[in-house]
Amino acid sequence: MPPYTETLTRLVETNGQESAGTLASTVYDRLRGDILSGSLPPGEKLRTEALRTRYEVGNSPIREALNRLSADGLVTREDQKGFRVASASLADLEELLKTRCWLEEIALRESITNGDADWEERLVLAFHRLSRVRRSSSEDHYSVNPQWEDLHRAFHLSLLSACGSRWLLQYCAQLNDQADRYRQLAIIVSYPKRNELTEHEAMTKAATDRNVDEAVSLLLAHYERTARIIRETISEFEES
Amino acid sequence: MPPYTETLTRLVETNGQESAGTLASTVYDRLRGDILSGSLPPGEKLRTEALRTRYEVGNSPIREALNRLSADGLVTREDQKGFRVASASLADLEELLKTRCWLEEIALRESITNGDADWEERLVLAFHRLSRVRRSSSEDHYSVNPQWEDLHRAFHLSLLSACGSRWLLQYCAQLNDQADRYRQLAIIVSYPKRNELTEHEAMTKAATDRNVDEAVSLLLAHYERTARIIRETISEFEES
DNA sequence: CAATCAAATAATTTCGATATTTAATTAACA
DNA sequence: TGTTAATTAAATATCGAAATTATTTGATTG
Repeated sequence: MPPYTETLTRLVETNGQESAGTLASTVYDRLRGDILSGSLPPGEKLRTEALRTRYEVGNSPIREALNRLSADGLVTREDQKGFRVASASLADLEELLKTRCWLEEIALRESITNGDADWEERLVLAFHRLSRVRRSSSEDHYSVNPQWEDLHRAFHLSLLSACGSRWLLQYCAQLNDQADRYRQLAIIVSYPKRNELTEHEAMTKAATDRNVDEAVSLLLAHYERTARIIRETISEFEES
Repeated sequence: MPPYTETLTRLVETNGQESAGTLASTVYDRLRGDILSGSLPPGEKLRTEALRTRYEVGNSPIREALNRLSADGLVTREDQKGFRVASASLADLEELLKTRCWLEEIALRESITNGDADWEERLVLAFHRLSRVRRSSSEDHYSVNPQWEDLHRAFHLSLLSACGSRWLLQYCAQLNDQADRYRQLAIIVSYPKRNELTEHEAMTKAATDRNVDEAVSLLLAHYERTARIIRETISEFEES
């Protein structure tokens, strides 16, 4: 397998189901999912004992998973004081948004410039798959659909996957994860008003048309829009 | 302490001496240092047993350190197959260089644009300290001087420290670490021909003069030059 | 009554041993 | 002789308990 496809595959497989040859990796995946979905909210203390019963494994796998997540920035660690879910704030959101725009603009420009036919096909495929899955797993109210989340992640990474730098791609993936935590806060409010499908479709078209500037501005607008919704949501919560 | 100063402090303290409240953190620091200095070469298998005797601790701290390092990208991990030092190659070096230039250009532009008097003072101070320490800890031949390495790291991060994004700053720090591994391969050859002090001085001046374009081009040239030396060194090794 | 110190309680970190998995070696067979 | 299967050896991953460190509680004193 060519290196980029491999890297992409690894990044895309949030491995809810397939990977994980060890308990530590399984716990890592589950913990990661629970943090991204908001099931473990920002700032939450992560006690070993509690996690041991929650995931039904011993001490070591829990600890390994937490250490990896702390290097990923999803969990904070303080010597002798244990772990907690990384905190979240409006200021952090702004910083995150800014950084994402910087990095993804580069990645997208490079990706469109260098992307070959393979990349184009991966992108179209990723969009198709995403368009086939419902945003929410329930009809009337919103509830996280892990399948959509995975495909959404895969779509955005596909866009950037031909950027030519595994480092950059990994960083974009990491920032994506961070943003997902915030997105879960806002989704309940905005659902189902926003038509994300159209936005994704437009991006796919601009990218496969090799229209760099158009694609970049669509992507950045996409993120700005998401951030605005999140900002408004959080403000409302803080007011009440 | 303001958040950025704190982040910078944490990133700069490669904590060879002071931090480390737990064995795991101590081992993490020492392992990191041994990898960056090349004492543990790229590709090296990292057996728990060997590391246990090397660092004189039990199983768990070793494992924790390795897991953190794997998320940092200095170590690779494969389920059921353990850990090794991340590999290195000419192709990876090019990718690294490219990514560094992308990210550090943004960081430096932002830093110079937003940096306040505090930042300026931190920078001047960092340069002064660096200029006071010898590149090599031995007079006649080259041998790693950990103090210089720390101050060099601190200098480069100071330059970027006012970029306004802890994420970006952290990524630049990570890529710096990666580049350090390569730098250790080349230093023996280039030492003491190159005058790095002059280069750092010029950067400091351009930055404090708020001459953005000049500072950026000096920084990128600095990295290009380093990369060229490394390329040549590696080529020579491969030929022989 | 506030503040400080001491004991007990809880949580984190570490160790040593065991279970599982992978890698290496040998043996059997075509 | 070369290939596959079985066996042995080595290494990784995991567990449960002990040791260390933080936190809370309660008592004592100024």
